[in-house]
Amino acid sequence: MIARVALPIPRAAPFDYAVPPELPVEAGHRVRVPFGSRHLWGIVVEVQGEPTFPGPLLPIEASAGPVLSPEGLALVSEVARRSFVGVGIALARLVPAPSGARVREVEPGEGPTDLTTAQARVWEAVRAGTTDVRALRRLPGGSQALRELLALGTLRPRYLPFAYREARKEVALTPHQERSVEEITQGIGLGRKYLLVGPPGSGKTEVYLRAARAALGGGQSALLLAPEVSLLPQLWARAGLAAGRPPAPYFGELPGGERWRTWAGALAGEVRLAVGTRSAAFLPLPNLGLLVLDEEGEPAYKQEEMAPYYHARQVAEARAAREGAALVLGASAPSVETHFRAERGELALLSLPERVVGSPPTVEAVPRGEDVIGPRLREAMARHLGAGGQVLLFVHRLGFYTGAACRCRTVLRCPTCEIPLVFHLEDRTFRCHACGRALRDPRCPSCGGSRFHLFGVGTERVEHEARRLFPGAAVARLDAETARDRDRILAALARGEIRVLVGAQMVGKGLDFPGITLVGVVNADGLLSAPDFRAAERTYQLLSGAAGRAGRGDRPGEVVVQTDQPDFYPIRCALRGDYLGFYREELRYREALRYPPFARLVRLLASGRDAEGKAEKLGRTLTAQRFEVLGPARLFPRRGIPRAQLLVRGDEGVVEALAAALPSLPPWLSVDPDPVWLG
DNA sequence: AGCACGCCGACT
DNA sequence: GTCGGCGTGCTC
Repeated sequence: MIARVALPIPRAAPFDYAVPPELPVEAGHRVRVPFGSRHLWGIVVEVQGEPTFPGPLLPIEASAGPVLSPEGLALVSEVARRSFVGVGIALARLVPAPSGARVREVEPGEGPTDLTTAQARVWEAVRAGTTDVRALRRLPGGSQALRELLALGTLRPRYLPFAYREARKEVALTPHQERSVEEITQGIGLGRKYLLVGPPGSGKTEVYLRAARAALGGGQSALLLAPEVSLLPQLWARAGLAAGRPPAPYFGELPGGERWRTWAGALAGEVRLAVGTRSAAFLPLPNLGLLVLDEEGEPAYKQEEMAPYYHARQVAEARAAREGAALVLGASAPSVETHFRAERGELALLSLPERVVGSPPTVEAVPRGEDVIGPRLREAMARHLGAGGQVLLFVHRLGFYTGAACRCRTVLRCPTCEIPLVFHLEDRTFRCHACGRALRDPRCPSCGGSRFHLFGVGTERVEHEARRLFPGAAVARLDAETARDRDRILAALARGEIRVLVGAQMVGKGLDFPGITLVGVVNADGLLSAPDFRAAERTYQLLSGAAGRAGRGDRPGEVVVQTDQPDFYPIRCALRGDYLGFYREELRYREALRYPPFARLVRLLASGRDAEGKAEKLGRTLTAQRFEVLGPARLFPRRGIPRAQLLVRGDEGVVEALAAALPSLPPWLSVDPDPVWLG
């Protein structure tokens, strides 16, 4: 017998090895093989009688047993093929490896029984709030006691990098929720697809949970996906309450050992309910009954940084079709592509029109003017703070001033990344948000000048303004810079100690704080300026998401949007909560300019020395083969490496046609069949 | 991806 | 004269 083994090297085709008679090897097993002068771990994709390799075969050295089901193997192969990357590399990047599960944090588990003195000391420390394993080890006898308590189950390793507990009583469903649950439940086992649309606070999560419970009750498993790690704790806690036991978490940032644990648990049929981010779309859950993607339009579902490029939505669809699971795509503002497909009947459209949490906020557009926080927003803040409410200010950029220009009109840029530098008041530096470089006293590269005109509004500046205008109010900022303190900030917000929260992207969705009565969007126009055909869609999604944060308690909410384009359709429709109005206008624009869903765009990314020249040449070759080629466009260098991009436009078959035209990619080229960011 | 082999610049 | 640059080529 011979085994075809996919190895983590760029070549697409697997390598043939002899299977030693005493080694039980099957497709989906991880094996170690000799390769040139070294040894590699790879995954067996096929076991057969005859080799395709003519030369003598070397034997497989060792096996780590199964790591993937045959369906999983087929799924990953398909993803690899579509994104022009070798199966071996795709497998290596998508399938976790067992590694020493280094526990970093612990949480209380089952109640303690008879504890030794040292064990009791550790237990008390955990109960007092010490979760960091390093601190616990420093206690007298701590290291050993900790190990024992983990073995006893008195302490558990903490899966999620945050603690979140939420008690929620069983709620009655609205008729719309009831109907949605019923429909979805009927689709379990039939591979049916649904688009569940409902404004923020309309109870979509409750629908997912009931459907998941139905799947579990029928002996099947369920997978719930959220676009970001920050949204998982709530989902995890609520799903745990609904299912009666904690779901297994799975996301890229989870330590390798924990990731493997969930994966192996799923493979062994023990894990039947999981929550995670996009990489969890590949979790080999047994007898999958339900797949849910909450906020399906979020770009974070797209893996775009590194091959294999995949969209969790598409992976989920492929699995639903293959494994017969029901697929639920949930959204308050669906992506134009998905809604288009639902209109054409490819997905069943379910809607939850009414809000079950709080009541719809009043929404107002006000001119942006000169001030960061204009008079109307300021007045509204005073009113809400005076009435005991909390305020969320939404800003989409980090830093204090987001740009700096010399007298000679040169914009200050990062010398390696070329993106404009952002001024931070905290340490008075100009920082590059791509590479983190911080300059204290920059000089203009073209004239040597050292005085700059600073412009643009970032989170720090809004925080500063809010403090200046409302000296009595406690103001906090939650953005990528303060994300480490996220738990602390949100806890203080929940206790009402923070009255004004200035937040970037990350606060725009999912937060459920009844005390927030006013949401201010500081600069809605800035969202629209992205050089991307999806800028309007993103603007609509962010605005409607931000608006959804207001008035989730009993007090009525208010939303104030600072904009100079209140009549431009993404803003006008978002203010009214009119998704269909937005969708129709956006669809007209997409059709007129032949953008998705009316065409497919494939991104060809050249990087390295003379990226632009190579892209140019490739473009000419493809044009000669009758491909419609846009570009090349020069992109910002990544880690100092120059990059250029070509777009190829075509219909559904264009990916296959490109695959035929580019049977093997040169190392400087990568292909994304369905890019989400085109900037 | 590594690691080898293979031809042209600045140094002990 | 060598040490070493990284350009092609191969690994079952």
